[in-house]
Amino acid sequence: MTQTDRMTPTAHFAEKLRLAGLRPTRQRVAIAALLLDGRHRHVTADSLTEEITTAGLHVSGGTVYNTLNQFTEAGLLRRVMVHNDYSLFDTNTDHHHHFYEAENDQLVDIPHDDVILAQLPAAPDGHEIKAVDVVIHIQSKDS
Amino acid sequence: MTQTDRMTPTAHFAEKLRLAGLRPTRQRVAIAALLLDGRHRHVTADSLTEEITTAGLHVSGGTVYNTLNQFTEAGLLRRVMVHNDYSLFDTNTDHHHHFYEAENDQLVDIPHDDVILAQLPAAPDGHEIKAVDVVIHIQSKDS
DNA sequence: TATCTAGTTTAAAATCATTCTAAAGAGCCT
DNA sequence: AGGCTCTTTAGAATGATTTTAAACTAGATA
Repeated sequence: MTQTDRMTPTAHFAEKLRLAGLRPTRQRVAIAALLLDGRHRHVTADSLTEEITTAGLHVSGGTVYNTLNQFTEAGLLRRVMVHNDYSLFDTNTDHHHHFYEAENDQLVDIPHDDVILAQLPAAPDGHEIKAVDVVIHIQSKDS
Repeated sequence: MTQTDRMTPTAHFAEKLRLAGLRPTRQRVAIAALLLDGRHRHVTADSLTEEITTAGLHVSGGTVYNTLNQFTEAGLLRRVMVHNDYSLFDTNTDHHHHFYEAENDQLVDIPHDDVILAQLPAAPDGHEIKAVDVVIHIQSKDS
């Protein structure tokens, strides 16, 4: 029964962080304001740092990485695994899948219902399924 | 209509490499003999280097990486994307999916028919689907 | 409000997988 | 064998990410 609706933007994100078990520091609130506003997009440590700079702020490199990891751990972001050149984070934590075009390192969301998994295997003994990631690799037709 | 069956092991793998468009050098043949013998498993640059050493051979680090990339490019191996700490290669290039347990960085094959994708989205305009990767993240029940 | 403490941030150094480099070596065609 | 191109090599370089140790701050307490 929280009502972050009537709060100032800062208080709103601070509350969101508290609920996630993260102390709302200046840096984390700033990053939350950029990433957790409901828009769905994909960021990297690098692109996020750029955004922060553009916003006239400064957060050290280490903290950008720490924060992305903490947000992911807390379920506020989702790490997307498509290559291993650098980490990609998705601000959409709902269950959904991705198109990935290696040629341009382009990641595109697939609408929720467009993938239907009719049958899944049972998890190995003593284990349970935590998440199912589907990545559809695509390429331009002419290449 | 090649018959690599009646050849010496070395000639067999050399031929396999030639067919893949790769000059069969000593190093590539050695690695092919280790990885392309039909057994299904997952290797890293590191684990492969260990195997090579255990076999009493030596291949430089750069060449191990180059060879893994070339084999992958040639379709002799498959790169599996489950985390971005280091690259994993699958000696099974047939279409199949994986369980991944982050806790122990453990990757397990899922039998071919245990995943059924009932519906896939159309690829974006001008693109075609190259591959579909399903990774099911699992964790031990007690954690 | 002053104080305390654990948790955080910082810049810089360290790490580590992977790629690059330039020189030496090896397939393979003639 | 000669030669041309592709490969391999050891070592340096790269680049994302993590670690470090010291300075700082959120939040609780007095």
